[in-house]
Amino acid sequence: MVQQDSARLDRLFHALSDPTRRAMLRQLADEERKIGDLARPFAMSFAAASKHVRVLESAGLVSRRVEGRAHICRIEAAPLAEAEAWLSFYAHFWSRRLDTLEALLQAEPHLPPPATE
Amino acid sequence: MVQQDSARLDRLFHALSDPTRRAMLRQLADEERKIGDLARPFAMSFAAASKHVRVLESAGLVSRRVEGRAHICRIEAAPLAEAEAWLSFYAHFWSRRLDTLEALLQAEPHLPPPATE
DNA sequence: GCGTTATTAAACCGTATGGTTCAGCAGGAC
DNA sequence: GTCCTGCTGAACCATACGGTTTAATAACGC
Repeated sequence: MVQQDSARLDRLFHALSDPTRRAMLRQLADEERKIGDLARPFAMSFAAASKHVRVLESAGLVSRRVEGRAHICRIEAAPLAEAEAWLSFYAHFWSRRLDTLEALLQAEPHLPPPATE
Repeated sequence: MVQQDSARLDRLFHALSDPTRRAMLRQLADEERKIGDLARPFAMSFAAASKHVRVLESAGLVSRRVEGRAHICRIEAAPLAEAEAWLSFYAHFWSRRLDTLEALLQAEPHLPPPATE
């Protein structure tokens, strides 16, 4: 179970760790695209783009439907919720610090503002 | 600028894509740890664990302070906020779908429920 | 049929990754 | 000083990654 989750998170974060793949997701956020359309903006071969799509697919971030000879991709953002859930575990960690900072600032309003250089 | 952000996201997501490193962060969420303490739970050499810490460090997720011969690591969760900001761009994507589904269900309550096979 | 289009598959290449081992070095204990 | 501890660095290895090119497959236009 946990091991499965872990492997899914591996794939998910790995898929997101590449700028090309993030850009593809960005494209897919606008509308569904054929793989060829996804590939076009990037200075890389068709085959390379196709591989990227597969990585996104194996992470569950993209689903594909075949229409004739075209493979049409759609974003499946739900897995990102899993990533967000993971991150949220640590969220208190930075927000707590900000809270502390805020509390400090409110407690000592006489402090000079930080110099901006 | 954007390029810098992109490279930072690369490092960040890549750092998170390894289960060992995520487990290390989990440990550090409890309290600061020496690298040796971080390494102990894992069936790997000290050197390997040390490398993992460096990956976390280069992603900005961990900071280190040297005390005598011990290197003490602390979690720096702030970069995760950047990841969360990135994810949040796509957040409407899954929530919107749920909204749409809900709206559909409410608008047409006469529809038969989907068959469950 | 024939050619073009959209895509995958396979083989390859250079580099990065995650791991090892062994040597080295600095800090504390004695 | 000597010895252990905590850590890094360097060399190495197998595998994975991101890219290429070429070949193969399948669907559409004619």
